[in-house]
Amino acid sequence: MPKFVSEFPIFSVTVDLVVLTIRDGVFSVLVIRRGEKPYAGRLALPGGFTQEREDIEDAAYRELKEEAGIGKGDVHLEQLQTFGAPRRDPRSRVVSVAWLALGADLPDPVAGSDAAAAEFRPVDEVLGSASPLAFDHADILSVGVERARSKLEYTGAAANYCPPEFTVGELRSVYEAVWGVELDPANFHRKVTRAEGFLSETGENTTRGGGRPAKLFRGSPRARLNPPILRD
Amino acid sequence: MPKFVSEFPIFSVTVDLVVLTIRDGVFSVLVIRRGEKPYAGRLALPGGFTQEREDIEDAAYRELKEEAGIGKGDVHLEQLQTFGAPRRDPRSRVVSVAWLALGADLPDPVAGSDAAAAEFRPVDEVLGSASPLAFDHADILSVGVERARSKLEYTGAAANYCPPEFTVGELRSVYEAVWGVELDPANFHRKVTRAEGFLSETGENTTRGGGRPAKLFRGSPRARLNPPILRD
DNA sequence: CATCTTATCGTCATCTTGACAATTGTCACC
DNA sequence: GGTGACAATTGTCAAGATGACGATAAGATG
Repeated sequence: MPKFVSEFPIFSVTVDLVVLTIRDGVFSVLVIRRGEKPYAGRLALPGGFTQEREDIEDAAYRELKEEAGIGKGDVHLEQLQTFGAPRRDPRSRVVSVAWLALGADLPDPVAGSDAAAAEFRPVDEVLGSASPLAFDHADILSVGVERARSKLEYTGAAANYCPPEFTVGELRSVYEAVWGVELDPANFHRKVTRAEGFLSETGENTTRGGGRPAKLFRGSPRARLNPPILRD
Repeated sequence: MPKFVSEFPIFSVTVDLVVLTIRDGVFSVLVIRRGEKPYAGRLALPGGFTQEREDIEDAAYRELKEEAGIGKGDVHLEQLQTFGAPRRDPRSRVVSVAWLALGADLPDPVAGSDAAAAEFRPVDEVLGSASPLAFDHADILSVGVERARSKLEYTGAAANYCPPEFTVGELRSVYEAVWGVELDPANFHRKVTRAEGFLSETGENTTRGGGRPAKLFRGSPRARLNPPILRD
């Protein structure tokens, strides 16, 4: 039932979402189980078609809400990369704008909605080829994960994985989960507390997590970290 | 004469190019003078429509050739960002994938071709609002310039602006032109020659540029510079 | 109270950086 | 041939950042 006509080549534009968070200390990504062809039954990244008069960024937020029940204030969203190989979707010519969403404590998608089939899985498990993702979503995920990892080096992006107020130890555990390494607590503490404009003290303490009470901080996710914290 | 039909919303996909180089020590961008509406007579970034069965990266290379006479081996090309606001093109719904191209000594576009109206202009002049660029091309250029500047910090991208073999002084002048700063020659020399995997000596010397003969190096544009060279 | 756990501080050797002086090869010119 | 001019390259030194690791602090738990 064709409804649209054009004198130029026709493209569809979709958005695909790489939604990353840390669940129980494990760096995890939101995936859905596809119900329809092509790739029915396979895991895929959430996403969908951009509408006629919709900004692509709005489309990303809309899909985030529809497919994962995640609202605008719950995540940091940034554009990742656009994937436009001619055959990436067997049905028609589809160009996909991929987005990276980083969040803390994202709610489990609600059953009964579109999001029923959505769940968080460990990044390493999804990238390990046990059951490969649909379309070129494995490529998209790889790009997203690498971007997420490198953002920790030179920005305050780690705060996106934390609640609004967090301890230095919680922040360190973000680095450890995302990079898959262990960091020296004392040196990490010195580094981040001295970095200009990175953390601001709230004046409060907390004992969640046990041990000596820790100061609570607020982060500046957009801050540039200078000098950076480098991976090996 | 509509030729294409679809049951999904119709988008056109274009590529726009931010082509950067250094001309006479000035950080410069390739712009064209538009001949047609909309924005006839205004400066714009080179670009054009992606074809039906064409990879968007191939479209970027094709436009580079058609509009600027620049071949695949002449530049480093990487995807920049996609711009998809609903009204960014007054004619129809156009999503543009912007690309960043970095090159050394790019040839002056050849008169008589599509590229007749193309020329390099200083980045600062084009961004200074004397005659604003068409569409949202000023935004695209800003994003491209910022990406280009930050890539110098933590990669070997500066080598893309140099001939295949270059001196440390030539490399330094790239940083100075792109960042608009002056760097201490001695410290810069120490930094880049000691960075692992960044420069490789050719064994040759040159006296172009005057002064004491300088060693020639080859660069590794993809190398990660660790630790980075930081701007202020 | 003893012990466990995590936070936070201190120390020290090493590495990197910025500032700047000193030395080195070639070229142009007298 | 001698003399500057010029940019490349090397050295030096103090200040700052980093990694390794020991020491102390402050609650929770039994």
